Amino acid sequence: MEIQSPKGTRDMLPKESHLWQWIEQIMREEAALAGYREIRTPVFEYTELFERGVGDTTDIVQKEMYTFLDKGERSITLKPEGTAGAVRALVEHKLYAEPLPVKMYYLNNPIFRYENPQHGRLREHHQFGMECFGVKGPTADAEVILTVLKILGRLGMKDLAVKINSIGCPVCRPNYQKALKEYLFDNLPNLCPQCQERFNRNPLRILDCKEKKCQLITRDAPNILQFLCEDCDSHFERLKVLLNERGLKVSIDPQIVRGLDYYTKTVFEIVMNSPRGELALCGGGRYDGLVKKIGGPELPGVGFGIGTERILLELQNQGIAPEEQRVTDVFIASLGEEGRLPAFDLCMDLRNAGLRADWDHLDRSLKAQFRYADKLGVKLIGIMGGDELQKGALRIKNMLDGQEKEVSLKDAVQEIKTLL
RNA sequence: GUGGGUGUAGUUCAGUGGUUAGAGCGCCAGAUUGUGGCUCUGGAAGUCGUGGGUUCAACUCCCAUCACCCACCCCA
Repeated sequence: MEIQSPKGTRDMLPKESHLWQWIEQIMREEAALAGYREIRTPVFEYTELFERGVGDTTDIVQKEMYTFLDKGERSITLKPEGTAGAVRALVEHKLYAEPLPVKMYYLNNPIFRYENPQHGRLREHHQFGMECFGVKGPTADAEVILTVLKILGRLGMKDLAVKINSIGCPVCRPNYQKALKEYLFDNLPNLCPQCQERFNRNPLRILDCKEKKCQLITRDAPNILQFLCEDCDSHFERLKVLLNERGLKVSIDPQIVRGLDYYTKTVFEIVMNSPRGELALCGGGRYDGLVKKIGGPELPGVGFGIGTERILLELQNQGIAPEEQRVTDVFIASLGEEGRLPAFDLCMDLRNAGLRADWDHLDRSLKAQFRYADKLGVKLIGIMGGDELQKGALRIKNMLDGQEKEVSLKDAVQEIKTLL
């Protein structure tokens, strides 16, 4: 039986790597423009980090983590999201002692969730994320939202919907939870079994249940935005002003509650309309209690994660993925045994001069070498045959117009450089 | 985790109980003497996902298993 890549994983092949590199370059540039520096944290962490950070009532922790005991009997978990590891590193290295705010991004971190793969969902996927620590006010929320939108804009994406909401803080959320539970209590038997369980553990999650009967019930549920305390309410209002100021159209969606427990105040999602329906491309929000929960000081934070595979999907949906550019510029063809060594030599000299040059590794006929070079899409072919060798010359053919010229071998590198 | 569909050359697919399993594209080579794209000709390439079973005979029928696709759940 042929060994395959594990279920829910994909190989990134050489022919598609240019897309990843293109996306990564834009992400790096925009993060840098906003003053964020890269952090790289381990692919695995102690399980406890996610139980404490992400929250043990979440689906992620309850049923989707890759958790195992290592040989020292430590419980290890492959990262199921990006924020917890960044926060752990912040606390462990006391980065909060540096000038605030501390701004960092992670680029295409592998993320693992044990789920059944389907459209736009893998067991291993990659996320870019930004985290800003130490800012209480909504300017940081606005900064990360605007930055990710700028990235998506530079990638050429259109028609993405931005949804925001506020889910309050430990001061006001209990009041809302109480009101929500009172409202739901009479309908409790009519909720789906899962929501009945959520009722006690995490009633907010009932709001984004996809079951029709639950949605009917929650449609007229109390609106969390009406329960926000003064602090949360003013934060949300000021955020809307900031986004509005930059001309950003966002929709307020009180149903967004997010699947991670650490969020406070702002939560947001960017969704795309794939042919198969709405798919979240980016999710994030504010997590003011998380740093303390992980063992650090009282330090607010806000950030997001965005899935690179889903960006690629959306680029394909919109038909805007760029073509791969030419990989090799010049090919040195040789004729006969005596031509091989000089061709090899010239090819290496061209590379040393900074040109993308290749030659025939497979001892093929001249015709086959031309066919191969054409498939590579090279602009120039240098021909090293018996005639040229005798004269100490190189014949250069321009593959775009078919023109040929002969130059002296010692000028060949310079000549090719100017022709490219 | 639950339900539905699919699995045949590198790839997209055809085949359907009965000889040596086919096609397009791709790959390799040739079309007189040192030259790509177009055309023509030829060639290589498959233990028909894997393991069992039924049968004189299985790519074809049955069972199991694995993977992929889709839906649910949830999410990026």
